[in-house]
Amino acid sequence: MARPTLASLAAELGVSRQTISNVLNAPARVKPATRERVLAVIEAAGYRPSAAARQLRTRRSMNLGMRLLPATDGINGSVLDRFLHALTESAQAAGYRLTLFCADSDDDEVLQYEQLLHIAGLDGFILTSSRPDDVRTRWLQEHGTPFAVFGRPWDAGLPSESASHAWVDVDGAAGTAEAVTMLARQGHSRIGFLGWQDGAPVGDARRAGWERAMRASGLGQHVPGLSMAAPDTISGGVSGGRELIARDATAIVCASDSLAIGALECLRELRPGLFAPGQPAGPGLRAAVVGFDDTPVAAALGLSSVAQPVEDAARHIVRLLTCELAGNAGAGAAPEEHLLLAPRVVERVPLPLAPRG
Amino acid sequence: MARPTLASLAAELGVSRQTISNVLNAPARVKPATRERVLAVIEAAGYRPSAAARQLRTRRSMNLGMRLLPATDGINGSVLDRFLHALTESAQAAGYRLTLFCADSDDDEVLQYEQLLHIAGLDGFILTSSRPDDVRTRWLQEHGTPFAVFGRPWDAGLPSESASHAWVDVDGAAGTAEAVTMLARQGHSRIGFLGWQDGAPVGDARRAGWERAMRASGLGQHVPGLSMAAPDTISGGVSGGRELIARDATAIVCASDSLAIGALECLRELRPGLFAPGQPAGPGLRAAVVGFDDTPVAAALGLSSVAQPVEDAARHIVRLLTCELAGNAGAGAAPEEHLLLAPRVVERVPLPLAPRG
DNA sequence: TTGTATGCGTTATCAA
DNA sequence: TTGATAACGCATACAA
Repeated sequence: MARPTLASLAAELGVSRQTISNVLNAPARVKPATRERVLAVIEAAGYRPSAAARQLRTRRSMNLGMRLLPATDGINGSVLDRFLHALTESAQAAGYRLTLFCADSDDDEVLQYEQLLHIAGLDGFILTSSRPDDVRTRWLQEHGTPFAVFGRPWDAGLPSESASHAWVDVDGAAGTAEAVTMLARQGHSRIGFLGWQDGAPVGDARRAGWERAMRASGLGQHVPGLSMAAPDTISGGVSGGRELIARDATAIVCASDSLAIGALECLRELRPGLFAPGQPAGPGLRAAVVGFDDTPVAAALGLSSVAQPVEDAARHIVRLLTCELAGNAGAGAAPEEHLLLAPRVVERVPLPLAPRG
Repeated sequence: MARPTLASLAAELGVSRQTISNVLNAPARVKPATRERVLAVIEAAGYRPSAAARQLRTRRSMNLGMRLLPATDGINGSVLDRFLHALTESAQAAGYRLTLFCADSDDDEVLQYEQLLHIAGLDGFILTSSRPDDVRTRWLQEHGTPFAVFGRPWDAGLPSESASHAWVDVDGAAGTAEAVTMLARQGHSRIGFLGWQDGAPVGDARRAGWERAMRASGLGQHVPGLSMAAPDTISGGVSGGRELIARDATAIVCASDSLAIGALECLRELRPGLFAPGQPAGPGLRAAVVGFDDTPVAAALGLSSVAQPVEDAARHIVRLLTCELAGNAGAGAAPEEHLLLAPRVVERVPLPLAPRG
């Protein structure tokens, strides 16, 4: 019992291969009666069209590619997990498969594009970030290869709206701004920001959101003194947090959960009164830390955090890319869409622990 | 400038397509002089053989499949990241590509196998776990589909050595045993174990390793009272740790980093003297917690942890699977290999924090 | 509405 | 050592 093919089914049914092909690819062109008959046999025989043969003819592999970056040291690996899963799921639902590959550098990534394009015939690529003056996006554009990026194209520190490619991103500034608004509503006024040292645009945006919301809440006078930067680690959070607390911050918005975990630890120790659950130190005031990325660790520790809608982002990326792929076959002029998604603050009560000595 | 094909190169060179094909697939069968000439043109033209056409002819896609499980709530997602990256890298080095897919259940996974096998012609699959009486491994075996599993086949709680398929696993018991040995060497005698509640074989093995090493270290008398189980969360670790400390445990070996983080928190609070860095409470004794999986959080907190060699595991899995694939073409009787890798304990000094109130 | 002929790019078989 | 021929399974253009 070899696998059924168009030819074997045609022989069994007494019709031509073409008719069966039409049943699958252009059902309208075949008479309902025969269509039913053909479908029944397809079902019974468990027939599946061969992707290889189809690809050879149509020059489309129904296959998308994505580079898997090496696992970072950070806590934020779970965000990639969620993104990848949603991506796979969306692609699958759209009839595409997802192929993973590794690369040592951006230049190597371009080499992989070229190989995967020629050899495996991938239809398009998904990038998980883009840098200013990115060799990869330029290569893809020059070669007319469809792709979509998770992350804005940053141009000299500012998001360049003139990007001529599809992208989806999360509005980090809106996230930190919402965190500030929330804290201000709770009565906090000395709300600090703890960010990264490098001048990466993503970090800058998160800081900008904090500053914007501080001013909008009438707390602009605190902006100059309450912004700190530290290495993106827990101990970085400890030292940065200590400094902010020394400047009388009662709440801290952080650029990452790693920093936030460290800062939370500091507040617990240096301001036990402010921290104790159920015992607000001032009128309704309770010390608070907000992280970024809503990692499982944050959830486990009861740390509030800005949650990125990565699943939505993945879905939109697949949609943009598949639309472009479908469009290319037709008009060839797909509008390069882009989308900025809003994160939301997940508010949590810190894990109750035994009272401290 | 359309992409070069065997035909176009043949025309350019004045030789037959077959000769070029031989240069690539059976270099020995072609005269060195022409081989050089052909290779030069292949290089210059940037020719790449089409995987689709090749697959159509050879019935091999050079493509492996793996189900991506939904991101778990746990902290241990980063282990999957590392595994996946190493897997992709190894497969790539062996000339294979890796295709990801999602499934709602094990039954659905089997359905995906069937589809991917027929449609995309995947050559084999990688499974990241197997359960007792697993529908997936049974289906794959019945259909003669090559596959390899990360994780022993567990049979009624015991690893069944009679498994008739390739697998690679990490010896969890050896990991917890090594942790106990290390703690005993440091002077600890009341070493507790904090594991999971469900009777999953993986957790049982970790507990068994602890018990074995306790007895081997002459600490068997402590075994009955110092084994606890809790939900696999940080707060589970807090409550489990509290209980063990109440029973005078000075060190705790945990089945996961989540539990260990909670237990560490307890020790810090309830036994500050035992814990304080540089101030051993007894003769060289200092309270200690050992986690499992060596997640980034453990590294960040300075938590000792049992590290699984997931990169090695991934490499071996790819090796086993590709050997089976290569062998199938030949003898068809690949020996079902299996491999048990040893983890190692990463010893760390807890993150120094400001002294507690 | 259905059938026929052709080609996608490669490798296997066999003959020269 | 090389070349001609025939598939692999499908979809497209066109004829019936």
